[in-house]
Amino acid sequence: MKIRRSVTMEDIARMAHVSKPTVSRALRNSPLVTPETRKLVMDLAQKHGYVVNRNAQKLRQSRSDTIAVVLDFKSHRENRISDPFIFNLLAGVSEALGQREQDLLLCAPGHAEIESLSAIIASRGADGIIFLGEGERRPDFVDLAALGVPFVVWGSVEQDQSYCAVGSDNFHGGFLAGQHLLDRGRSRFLFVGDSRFHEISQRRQGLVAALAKSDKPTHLSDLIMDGFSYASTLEAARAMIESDKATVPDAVFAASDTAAMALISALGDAGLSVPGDVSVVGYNNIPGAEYFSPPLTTIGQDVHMAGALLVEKLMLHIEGRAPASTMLDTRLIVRESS
Amino acid sequence: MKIRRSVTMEDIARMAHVSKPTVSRALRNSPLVTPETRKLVMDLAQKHGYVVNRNAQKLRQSRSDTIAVVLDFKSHRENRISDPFIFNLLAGVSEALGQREQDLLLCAPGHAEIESLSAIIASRGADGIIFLGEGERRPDFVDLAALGVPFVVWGSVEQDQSYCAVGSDNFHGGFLAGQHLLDRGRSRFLFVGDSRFHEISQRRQGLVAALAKSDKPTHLSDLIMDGFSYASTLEAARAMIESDKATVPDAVFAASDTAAMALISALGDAGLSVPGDVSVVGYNNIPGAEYFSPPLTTIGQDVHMAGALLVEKLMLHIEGRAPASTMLDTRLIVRESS
DNA sequence: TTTATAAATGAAATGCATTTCAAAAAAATA
DNA sequence: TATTTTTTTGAAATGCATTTCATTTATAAA
Repeated sequence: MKIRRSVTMEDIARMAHVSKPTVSRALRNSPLVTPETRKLVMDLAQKHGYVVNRNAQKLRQSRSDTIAVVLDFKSHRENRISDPFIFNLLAGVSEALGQREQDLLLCAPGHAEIESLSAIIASRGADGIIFLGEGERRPDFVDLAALGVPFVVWGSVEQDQSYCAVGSDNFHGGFLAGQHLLDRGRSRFLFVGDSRFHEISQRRQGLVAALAKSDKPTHLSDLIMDGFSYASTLEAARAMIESDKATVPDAVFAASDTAAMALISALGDAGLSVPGDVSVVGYNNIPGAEYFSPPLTTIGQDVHMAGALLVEKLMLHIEGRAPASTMLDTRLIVRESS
Repeated sequence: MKIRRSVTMEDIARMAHVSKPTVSRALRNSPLVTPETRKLVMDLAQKHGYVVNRNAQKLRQSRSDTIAVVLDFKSHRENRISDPFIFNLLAGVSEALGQREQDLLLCAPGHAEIESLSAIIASRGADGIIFLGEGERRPDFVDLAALGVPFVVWGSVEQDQSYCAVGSDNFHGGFLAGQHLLDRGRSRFLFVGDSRFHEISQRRQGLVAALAKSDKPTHLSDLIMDGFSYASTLEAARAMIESDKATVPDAVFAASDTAAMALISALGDAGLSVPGDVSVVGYNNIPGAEYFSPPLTTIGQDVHMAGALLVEKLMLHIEGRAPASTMLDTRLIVRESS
């Protein structure tokens, strides 16, 4: 089996003493072809290392069997985000696509403008798009949906959304965290996370809702920070603890496990113990949360299913059906940090 | 700008009162076309939302401007590897490809058989392949190289290798770690890492070489384990400490930062302090190593450059030139865990 | 003004597989 | 055996952009 450059379907047809359409059918297991013919053709193809030219195929079929996945690496790298959550999500998507024999075109941030995005589809480079994380692109989604581009988003799910999204029930997640911390008898809350991100903001709202139900007085402050990297969290936390010793919180809800870990470090440096002085709850249940010291109480969801769902819905969309958004169940995983 | 299905180059040509070739040239900024014509054509294309059909283009050019990146998600997920190293590498590759206007086709493990791999190229689905991590595929690489498939590998670099690889100088990294631990006056060493992986084995050899140079007697043992996830490391470590209190090491060199972190946890649980009782050195300098408690001494390398290098070499290969392998500089980053 | 050169454009061929539709071959029925 | 039905097969059209090569047009030189 050697790679040559010019074995075409025509060549195989000639060698098998049949026509091109027959070869085409044989290779695709069409029932319109005799088993003998099929075998003959396949053996010949194998022998000569012939593989169908995907580009010709795609051109003819006006279908690419390719899905574009948009992942904002850049902001990840710049923020030095080490949150493996998105990576696991990507893995789930990758696997689900593989099962459906769809190729995965990974798109860098350069492609993030709406023009290039719809161009991906218009140029038949991909049949649909999966956005992993909505970042600050929400307005674009509305436009994109209006253009009829088939896509799904991992992000926040809302009423009357003009596009299909799959996401964690962020509000409920925040609510669970709040409830849990109240159960622990805490009252001075700190929320850690960049609320400019919609998903994060919803988690915060869930927390607020839980606090509102409390019959004891509670206090909530925010750790203002830019992005949500481990480093920036750590710095912000240190600065806060330093400047404001009096109002150090006794409960922290961090919008990501990574941020929670950073927080715990900062608290430790300041001589505060977790969970002794402060209870901390994270988000995402990343692999590693379990093994952190102390093991992290966190909000978890089924990432792997998320990937499969995103793919399933996108395929429906491509087939012309309008898939509904789904909010993934979210659960509290109690460990030792709270 | 609305997406329609059937605006073709011919349509634009008709509207501009020119021929297809002219449109083609105009859109690709060929100097063979008058600025006026170009503008006319481009405006028309813009107006009608016309985008070149990538598949037709690729077919005609027998070139896909696409690079396949093979990443063994599966083993990652199964091992629950949370090591963000490979993710950063992917980000680097993605960016470098973006700069060269190459698309990135992300391949799941299903594509890992050598047949499918060379088929990716033969089918013109991609012009070349980048392997991120060699896993247990080394023998395949030799075959693949023999087939003339253009590819590069992130992995171990060796003499007389029949293919192009870019990798950390694993031996030197191990050597640096060993030297450093010796400088700290340590003598009972533990190596943590699955030596079945070649890169890992080289790190170990570097360590051994450093120990061999010591004038004091040293002792080296291995933490035997399967894969290199945080969880399996942790379990193995706990089991070891439990069973063999007498020979608990005073120096640990872990083949990844994640493993180092797991080890530190396990040691902590056993009442041993780092760096008080045991010095620990990791590998990769992942984002987060810096913020771990205690901050991790580790072996670092320029991941971002690695991505760029891989791409650069692959492009050379595709152009028919034979790129040389490169070993990336490796440096010791001393922090508080040692 | 004529001729030589350079610049811009277009007709037709090309890349390769799939689809349509008609024809041939085989099998079933009368 | 003749006729209808079913199963296989193939010729030609199709999907769309690029390339080659010839032709026209504009510019420079004679």
